[in-house]
Amino acid sequence: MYSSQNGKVPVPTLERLATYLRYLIDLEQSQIETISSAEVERQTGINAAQFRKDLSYFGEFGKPGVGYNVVDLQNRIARILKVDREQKVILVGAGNLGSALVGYPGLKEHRFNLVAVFDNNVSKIGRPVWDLEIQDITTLAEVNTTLQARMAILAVPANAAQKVADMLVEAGITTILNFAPIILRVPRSIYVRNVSFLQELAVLSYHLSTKP
Amino acid sequence: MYSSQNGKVPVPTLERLATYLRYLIDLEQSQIETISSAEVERQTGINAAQFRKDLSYFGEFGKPGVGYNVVDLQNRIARILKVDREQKVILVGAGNLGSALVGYPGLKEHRFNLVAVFDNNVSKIGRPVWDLEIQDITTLAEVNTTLQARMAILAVPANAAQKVADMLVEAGITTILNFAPIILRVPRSIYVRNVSFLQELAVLSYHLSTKP
DNA sequence: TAGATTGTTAATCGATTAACAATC
DNA sequence: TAGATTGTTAATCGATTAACAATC
Repeated sequence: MYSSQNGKVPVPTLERLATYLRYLIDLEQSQIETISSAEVERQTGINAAQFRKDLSYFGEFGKPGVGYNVVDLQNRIARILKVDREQKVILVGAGNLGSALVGYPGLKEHRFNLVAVFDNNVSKIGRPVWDLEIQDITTLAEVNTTLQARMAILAVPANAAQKVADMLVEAGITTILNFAPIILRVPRSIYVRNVSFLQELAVLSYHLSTKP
Repeated sequence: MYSSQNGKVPVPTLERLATYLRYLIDLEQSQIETISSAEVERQTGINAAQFRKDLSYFGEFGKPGVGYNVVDLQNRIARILKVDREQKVILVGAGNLGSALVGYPGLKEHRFNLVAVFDNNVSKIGRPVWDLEIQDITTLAEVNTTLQARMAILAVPANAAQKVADMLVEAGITTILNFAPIILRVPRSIYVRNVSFLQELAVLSYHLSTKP
């Protein structure tokens, strides 16, 4: 019902859905009940036709002549993105970046539940990170037999990332957010998204004007 | 010489250039002198024609029948992305994420020089973050008169982000890497890239199979 | 020279946007 | 009803990939 007919939803559409969701939460808090696609364009900069097209992959959401009910649309987008229910997430790599991510304020509000943190550094194992205790990476598969998490955040150095990715797949993880600057080799059934801080900075750097 | 004729380089091309650069650095360390586009495809998964097309925006880089010289290509891509020279970067927001970014290991190797950290929290001002001291955000414009940084990383909460963005523009910053989950309103001449951890997780979450 | 591989053109694919009939 | 705005089709735009002449 909430999934597209043919399964071919463009990734940019999914990214924008997350943006709409955040925006709708703001609107709800502002006590606004209804919005039009034109208003969305005005406030987010995303083309109104784009907005309507994005939603059309998943059904009908608005009333012609009226617009969209804020709360209803919010709930339905949350359902599409599966953020209407708790999702268990595990983190591998308790370095600076990993530790910062555990404490990311929006996580809980978006129903992402960080249930375990792993590292291979013996001196770190057993130490606390926020409300969790760092566990030995070698126990990953075993621990996840109980936890049954499907999402993982990979925040280890590049030279360890592939090995850890293999372990994640072995442990039943099906989606990976990869912060290591390498291209992971995983089975086709595993969904990976890459986040590269340095790549972002490089694109930024390119856009610096050469003339001082 | 190293810029494209018409200035219309696709952003995906720039992102891939950063990937090629990283890969070339690895190749150099492996003492490999020459590569072909076919080999790039085999190792990175990026289509060989794509690789050649990406480079074609900036000139000719290879020898037909031979391939590309690893060190030469590396140097030229670095020049294109302007990561062949030191780039000063300032950070606003010394929270968990911001502090983690300051310590990001690849920064220095990629010639990104973090020269100042700002925050508005009085209890944080004056405290050290790695080798820097957190400065008062209200002194941003003044401090940057001397520093002359053009790149900024914005890692403050959503509700403060727009105000800080205005201050960054005022202080002469021209490119911004925005970690706050809002769409910044800035003059057209300012280049902004958004990184959204929660958006990434939401796209991941969508791809979880519904069937258990 | 023969084989390999580039740079580039043309074909394909996919995403964005404009336009408008349907409808609240 | 008249005005507003949706959902969707068709047009446009842009990026990816295949094909191949040029050339080392």
